[in-house]
Amino acid sequence: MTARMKDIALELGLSVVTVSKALRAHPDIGEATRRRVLERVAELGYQPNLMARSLVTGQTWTVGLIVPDLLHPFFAGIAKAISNDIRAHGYGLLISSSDEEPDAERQQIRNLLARQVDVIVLASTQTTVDGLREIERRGTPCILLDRRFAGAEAHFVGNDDEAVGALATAHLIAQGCRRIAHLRGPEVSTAAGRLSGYRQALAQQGLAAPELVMDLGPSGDHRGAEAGYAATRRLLALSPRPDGLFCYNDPSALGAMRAVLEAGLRVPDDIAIIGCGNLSYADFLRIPLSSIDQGAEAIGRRVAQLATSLAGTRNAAAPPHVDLVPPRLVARASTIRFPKG
Amino acid sequence: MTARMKDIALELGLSVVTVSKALRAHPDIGEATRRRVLERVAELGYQPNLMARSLVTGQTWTVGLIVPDLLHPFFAGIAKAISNDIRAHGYGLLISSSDEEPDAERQQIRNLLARQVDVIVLASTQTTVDGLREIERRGTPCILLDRRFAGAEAHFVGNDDEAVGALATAHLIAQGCRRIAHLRGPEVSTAAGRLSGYRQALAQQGLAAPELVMDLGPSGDHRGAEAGYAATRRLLALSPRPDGLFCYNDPSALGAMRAVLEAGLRVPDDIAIIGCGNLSYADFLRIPLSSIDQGAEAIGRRVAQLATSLAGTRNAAAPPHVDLVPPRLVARASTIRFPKG
DNA sequence: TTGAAAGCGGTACCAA
DNA sequence: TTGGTACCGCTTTCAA
Repeated sequence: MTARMKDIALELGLSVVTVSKALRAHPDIGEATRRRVLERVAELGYQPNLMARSLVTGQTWTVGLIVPDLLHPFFAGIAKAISNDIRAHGYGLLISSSDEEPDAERQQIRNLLARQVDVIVLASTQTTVDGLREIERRGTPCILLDRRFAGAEAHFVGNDDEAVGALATAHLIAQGCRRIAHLRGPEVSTAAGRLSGYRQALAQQGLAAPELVMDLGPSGDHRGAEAGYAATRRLLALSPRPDGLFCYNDPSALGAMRAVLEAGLRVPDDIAIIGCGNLSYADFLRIPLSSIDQGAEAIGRRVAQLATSLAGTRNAAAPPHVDLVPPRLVARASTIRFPKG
Repeated sequence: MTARMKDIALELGLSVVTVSKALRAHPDIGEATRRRVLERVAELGYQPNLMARSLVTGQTWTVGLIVPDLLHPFFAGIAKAISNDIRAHGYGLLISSSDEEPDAERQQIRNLLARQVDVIVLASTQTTVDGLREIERRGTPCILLDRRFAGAEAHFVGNDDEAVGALATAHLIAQGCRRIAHLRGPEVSTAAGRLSGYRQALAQQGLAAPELVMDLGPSGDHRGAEAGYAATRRLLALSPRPDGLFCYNDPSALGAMRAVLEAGLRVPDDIAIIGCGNLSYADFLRIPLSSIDQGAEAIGRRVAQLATSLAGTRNAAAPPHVDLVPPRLVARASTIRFPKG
């Protein structure tokens, strides 16, 4: 059926070993022999069976990636960047979407391990670090992505979420907001970090107002807009009402904006709104949405770099590499109260 | 290091073969023996090395997917659906993004073949069918996704693009448009199909106007908004100007909308605009954008089903399975000229 | 019902 | 520089 090394070796009157070495540019093969081999290989379009190679070398040249939602632009962007960058080093990417379900995630981890991936990159939906036991026991290097675990000594690449919260909040303060509310996200490290950054920025200016933190509930990004809408209606019922709003993510910010406009208030004059994620079409919205760009591509690139450097390693107790990609403010009409000029 | 079958067999005083059979619920293993094996396996958290298994069985339980852009919501949605559905059958998904570059795509095809994937799912960027030769020669089943090749006898899952074009155009006609323009996409089958559907719908009503077809250029989705903006400015210079506009995709429709509004015209009253793709936040735009929903999830599910059914097959000359997912009109403010009631 | 032997398609080691 | 042999971890075949 498909040609194997044995066939090529037979044709050329060589041994399998020689062909194998020639293919991998092994130094101790004669120039003439190598030429002959390479030529025949090219003619046949022969490619070595990577499964067989992996079985003996123990390396599969495959990175496993698990994200909560592949359709989410943040994770899709990361996946794309990882895929592109690791391919240049010969690695492939095995992807799965956990749908925010811890059990599904654990099962997928097991599957990736059974497939002998060289590294696992995980944006975890778990609440505890237990799900990582299996990976650790196996000695497979693991990179935590976007979401961290308190006290877990693992490699991490993601945003500095405190910086995200502080950046957004400081921007609102600079725009003259004094009662700044926050729609906080679900129980993952990103939400906690952003909340903490928000609090710090407020505290620094003596503007803290604990009653202005509203919980979006467990909806995450799925029904983010609805959750943002509902939470914002609750906020608008307060008196005095907030004049600035930092939302956990962009979908919730869109919901918030709808609630504010429906209430007959103006954005940003009455309430300035900023989200997080910098969704692609933010410029084309009714009111262009200010947002914090998380730098998905940069995160992906750094994951790729770390992954390829870790790939050979096994159980090597390298000190955890923590890579915090700085967030970037993208100010648009939804927060700009004092147009320049 | 990691436990192997041999270790378990030794511990239990059995042979490797017995353990292997017990694990796969082979009928000729005694109940007691199977219990013992399964118990020990559970204790150890043992998982068979899938590489080794694949090497002998010839099946890798892996589907390879190549898309032009993983960040594009259409492809991300498809990838997510495929991943979820095939996982239920024990398959994994190896993904790569070709970045619309035919050479990169060909290289990725070779890589997937070297990795012995059971099926290849390909949204091709190639203009000719030559790039598929390699796959065919190998006997690996291949499913074309979204983009077809004229005269290629391959499995295909995607939209009925003529229906897409006809649906959008008929909608504009129903809204009272009489001079309907089209921003046509790059040289792939989807653009050709949509153009053809557009023409048919117009011809049926005697509304054909060849001068109203503008080319977006090779930009595809990347710089779609800019291309849509530029093409629409050219359209607006015509006289009489168009009163309806069907755009190849949503980004170009957003660019078009900007151009129309900047020219001081109203949407939809002066010009109704419809796109294709039904991007997530279409409801939150300045003017909510009408669009054709392509049913990415449905496409993904059907690909998954076909892929798993094809996975065992090799070179089986099954008649090509062509699965056209019907598009769905999502009418919003950008085209609705006669509000009901 | 169980297991010894052979082999999947390669690579590593060492002798020729 | 070349190649024989063993082996990676598992499944298949067939005899016990």
